[in-house]
Amino acid sequence: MTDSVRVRIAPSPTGNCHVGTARTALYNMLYARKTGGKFILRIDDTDLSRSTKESEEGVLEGLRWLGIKWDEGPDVGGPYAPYRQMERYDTYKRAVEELLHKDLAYKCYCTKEELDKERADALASGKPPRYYGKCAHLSADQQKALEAEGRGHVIRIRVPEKVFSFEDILREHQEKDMSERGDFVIVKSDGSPVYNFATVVDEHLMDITHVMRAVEHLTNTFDQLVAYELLGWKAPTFGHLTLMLNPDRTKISKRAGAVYIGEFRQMGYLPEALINFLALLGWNPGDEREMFTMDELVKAFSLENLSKSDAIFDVKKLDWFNGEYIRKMPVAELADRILPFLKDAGLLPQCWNGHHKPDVLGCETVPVCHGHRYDRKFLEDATAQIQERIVKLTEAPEMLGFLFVDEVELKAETFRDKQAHDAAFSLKVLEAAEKIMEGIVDWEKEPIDTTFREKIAESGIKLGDFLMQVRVALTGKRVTPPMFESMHLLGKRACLDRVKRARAFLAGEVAEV
RNA sequence: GGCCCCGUGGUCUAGCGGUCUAGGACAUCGCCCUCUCAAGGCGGGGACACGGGUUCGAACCCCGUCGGGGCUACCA
Repeated sequence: MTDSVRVRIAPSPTGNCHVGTARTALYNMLYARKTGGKFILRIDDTDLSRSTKESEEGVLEGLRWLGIKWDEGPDVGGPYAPYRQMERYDTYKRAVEELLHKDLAYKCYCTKEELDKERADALASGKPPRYYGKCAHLSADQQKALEAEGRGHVIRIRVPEKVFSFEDILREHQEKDMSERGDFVIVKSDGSPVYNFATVVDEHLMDITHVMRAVEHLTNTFDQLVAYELLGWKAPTFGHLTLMLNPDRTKISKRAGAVYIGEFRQMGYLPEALINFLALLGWNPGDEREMFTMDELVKAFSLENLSKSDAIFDVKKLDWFNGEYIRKMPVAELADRILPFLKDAGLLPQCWNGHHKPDVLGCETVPVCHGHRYDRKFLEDATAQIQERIVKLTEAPEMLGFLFVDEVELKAETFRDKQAHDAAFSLKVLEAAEKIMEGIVDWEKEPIDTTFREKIAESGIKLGDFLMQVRVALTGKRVTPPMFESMHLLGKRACLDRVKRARAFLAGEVAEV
């Protein structure tokens, strides 16, 4: 045994990283870093039918994206390798042989049908359903006979009829009378160990000091305690964390929304926001701070402040965190985060790295005519316009789209409002707007701003009403970044082209009526 | 059914016998600011599940009820 803390996360390779797994991993990692201990990642893949290499990678990728790093694991190795249960069969086998040898475990030849019947009978007569030990005392001859019949077997552990107890980090003293438990299976008929047994062997051999996992394992702990005792091992300290719930208070599931880390990524959430949110769901810093970087979490983390009641996963709060992180991020960094979403929306070519002009890249898919759209400064200036307007990265293409297309989609109804109830008002405004634009020689933010304000004031039309028409003409939308900045980004040429096109479009509308 | 865990506003939580006319955050509502949308500022409404104890005194301790959840597998 080592003195320093060794904690772990032991996900089963399901293909995706579940938020619950992520949060448990986070707490374990924080504890390890806080105490100067080690954080181990082990893959619990004893359920052969569901385990593949790809499904393991999906889990690791989710954790990595969140910034969760482990000191030992199947990918990075470590002094306690291997870190996949599938590769540790010999180890479990040795432990089982020892129990078998000491007669603390035995082979059970009962078929599923027999067990179902036993269970049904017990229930019918009001007794607790459990294994009553039919194969507990078979002689070698009896075993041979059963095997000759071609029957397979599982291995059951002899559960002592007594009370087992442990001190839970969050819930203090826990105890359970195991008299009614019945001998449970530790090795399946295919020879693979059951989770409750394999985990005991691993925890012990990997010198795990603290096992922190979800409450759903609390009852399992007593089964595991049986194994620790019969194997003659000291059990680690246990802590049973709360569950995350759907808004209807059921255990969090796909049904109520996103549950996998990859989904949150796709939805435009930032890893630092998700981490911050997850950290505060089931733990509090003891003061009223809300925003935490990973390092700050490490400093503030403590086992005492873990909460005991389950928490509903409230996306609204996650959204708020995401907005906060987007707003306080340097523009250049935000631009980098937004870039992939602009590319995926088809607004920018996948091959552009966000920095150099495309001609330097020699990329054939880049149209040569859009020079400034593939400019770093342009990207950052555009980003700055939406920084405090978006909550998720996925909103960027929607808000910035007009800057990256040749033509925007115009609809008569978009122009229409209380003032512009027919196209006449729109036409009047746009004609005036075109004149103002033409009059601005130095197409910089300042002159655009002052000239427009001045001329619009002279026109007697309210600023907002006037700019809404320009907004629709230039962007095709009624919700966009501020107009003066947008005009500046678009450039004089494009602004004039779009206003002219809008006027033509509206004139056509009038003619039709 | 049995065993176990949990129960402060809609949500996450602070509170660990008096400092609680219960604090913070998200959400919500109103106002201000404002070229749309946001962001920001100011303000409002809203909770100790219920019932018994213990105590001079209970959100905090005890018991019960109710509610939610978990386990009871050759899933983890």
